[in-house]
Amino acid sequence: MEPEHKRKLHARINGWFAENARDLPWRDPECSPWGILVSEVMLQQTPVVRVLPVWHEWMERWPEPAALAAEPSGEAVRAWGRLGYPRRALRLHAAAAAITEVHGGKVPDTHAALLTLPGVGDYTAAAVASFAFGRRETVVDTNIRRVHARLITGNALPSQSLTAAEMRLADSLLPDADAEAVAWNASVMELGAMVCTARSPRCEECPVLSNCAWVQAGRPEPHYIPKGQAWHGTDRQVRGAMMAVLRQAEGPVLRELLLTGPVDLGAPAADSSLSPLGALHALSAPQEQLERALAGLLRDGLAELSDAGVRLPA
DNA sequence: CAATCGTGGCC
DNA sequence: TGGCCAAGATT
Repeated sequence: MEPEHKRKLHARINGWFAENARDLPWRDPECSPWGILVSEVMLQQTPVVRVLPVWHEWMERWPEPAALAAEPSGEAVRAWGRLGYPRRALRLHAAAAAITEVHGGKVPDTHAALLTLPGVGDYTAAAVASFAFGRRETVVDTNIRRVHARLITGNALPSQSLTAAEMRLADSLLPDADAEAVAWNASVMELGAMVCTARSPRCEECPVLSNCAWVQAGRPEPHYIPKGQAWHGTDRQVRGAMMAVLRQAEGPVLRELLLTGPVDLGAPAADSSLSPLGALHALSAPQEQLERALAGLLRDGLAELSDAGVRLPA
């Protein structure tokens, strides 16, 4: 791409960001690298509005990695609440331990070192290196991929999996200077999240509408049909319901209580479908599926067996 | 590369 | 109402 065109895109998108960016706490210049790392992990597949309250709780309770590492991993899982994908909490706890033991309590400041932390992949390593340490990193998330697909490539959606071509494109668009690159990363991501959205993009608000290859091509349909994520009747649904029971429980939960279908235990109130246990039983999952779900939780370290039953890791 | 892994709001 | 989707990582 011509340097002049590239420069124009930078100016327009960064200018839009300066006027329209959300005021998110992890964008505060005072936010610590730890706060930024926690936000990035929480934001993996979870919307900002749901992350906000939990992130504040975590920062107050565990202002630095060592504080989290000093507690059982089950506390991280419980404090994760309903953000989803609870093994992220487990990995964040493990990352805090590694930071404490291997990195002197400080979040590492290079992409390579960050990549060695549990739960930190290429995106998160680049995002933390860029946003927390001001490095020039090629940050590529689902928002940025979608903006590039439309603005440059002219497709409605990015390819189904991250390709080498996409990385090269992102590399070629990244400004040369560190600070410019950091601003560009944040700006394109925000544009994708707020304007160039997956469904019904708000093109009338787009600062680069006149440059958009997808719009100029007449907004062609996607080249493929995204496959939905099955939920009802799946192991994931059962795991989720089971985790809700364990999070809410004070201590161990009787194994039979988790694995048994609806049954009159003489305490009908406790089995209300409004309680986590009631919700689990209301699924009426086959015995085999319940056992498979529990085995999965134990294998993943999200739960453990004690004399008294099943509980979060202590 | 494709499957797996939560949760809830929105259209 | 129900499918779609969200700042991915791991196997």
